[in-house]
Amino acid sequence: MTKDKEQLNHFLVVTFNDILRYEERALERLANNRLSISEIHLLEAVFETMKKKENTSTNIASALGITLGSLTTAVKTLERKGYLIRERDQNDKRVFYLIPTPIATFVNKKHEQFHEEMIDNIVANLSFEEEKTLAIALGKVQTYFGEEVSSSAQKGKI
Amino acid sequence: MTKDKEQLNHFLVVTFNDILRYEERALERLANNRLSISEIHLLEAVFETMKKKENTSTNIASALGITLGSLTTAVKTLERKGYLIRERDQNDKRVFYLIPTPIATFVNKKHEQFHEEMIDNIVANLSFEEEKTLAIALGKVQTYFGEEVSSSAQKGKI
DNA sequence: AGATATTGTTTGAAGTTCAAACTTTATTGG
DNA sequence: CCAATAAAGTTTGAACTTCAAACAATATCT
Repeated sequence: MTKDKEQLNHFLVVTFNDILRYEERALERLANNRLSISEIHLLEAVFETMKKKENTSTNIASALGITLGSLTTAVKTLERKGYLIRERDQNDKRVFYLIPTPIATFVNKKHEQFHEEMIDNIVANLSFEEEKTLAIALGKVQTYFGEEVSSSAQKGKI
Repeated sequence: MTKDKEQLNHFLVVTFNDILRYEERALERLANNRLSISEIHLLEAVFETMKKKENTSTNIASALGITLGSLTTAVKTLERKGYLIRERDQNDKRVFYLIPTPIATFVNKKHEQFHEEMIDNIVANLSFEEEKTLAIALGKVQTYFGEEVSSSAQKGKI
């Protein structure tokens, strides 16, 4: 492997985990709540899917890439902890919408802030050119892993 | 957040998990062994630390960012499955070296190949400039998360 | 030699995830 | 219309990962 490929590989193998751990520690310091990363990400997905009123169990499980069964388990504890409520669809009674409570909204905002600060810190170390190219390159990586990318970002119209 | 910051954020939040899942599925197809990602990464760390004869439990646990207790548990099952043996240091009898067996070497090679192919595929979608900048930018991200980076890569001498 | 530090193990608990069996509700083909 | 099938979600039992805390053995330092 060339040096830059090694760099990329190292990032995927090592830095990945560092980032997760970093986030975990940051979350622990975010007093007043004892949510794990998975739980935070579940809430994140709820807010994300809510924008299009697609915050049903099935949609959220698929957004998270976990099975419905796993989601049910996670939702149960978040419901018990007071971060979510479930609401039956009146048209299709098989369907449940997951609704975040005010405290979930608060925690989600904190989490968003944390992410923004992290990104800002990272970007602060990059030149403008590097920042732009990084975004484009990551968009392509993302495409490689089968995700949709907003076409403007993909073409570099940032 | 600007578009490119959003791109970076999305990568950290979503693409991360996609990559892990992708790898997991690839490992499952790698017949003849039923090792989890964690186990593969443990083996990887054993090989990595072995280069400098630092393949002791404590070193490997710290390389993986897990506690010694967690490592002990993992090692026990890898020992039972025949991927590792433990060897006492003759000078310091508290210390154990973890030694991979031939089958572990085989699996690790396969895993390395998989990573190389993945990286090649990603890089194939990038222009030379993008590839170079990506490596530099990731090096800086890595630095931000408190890792050492080879100085040549850091300065862009790639 | 006694106190302290280091290396590693054990134990008990919590969290995450899955597959498979199951329930309830919706849709569809005859 | 109704029987069969599909879809949405839940439950259960199991595996895996991880941790903190208590513990044991060995090494080092004063």
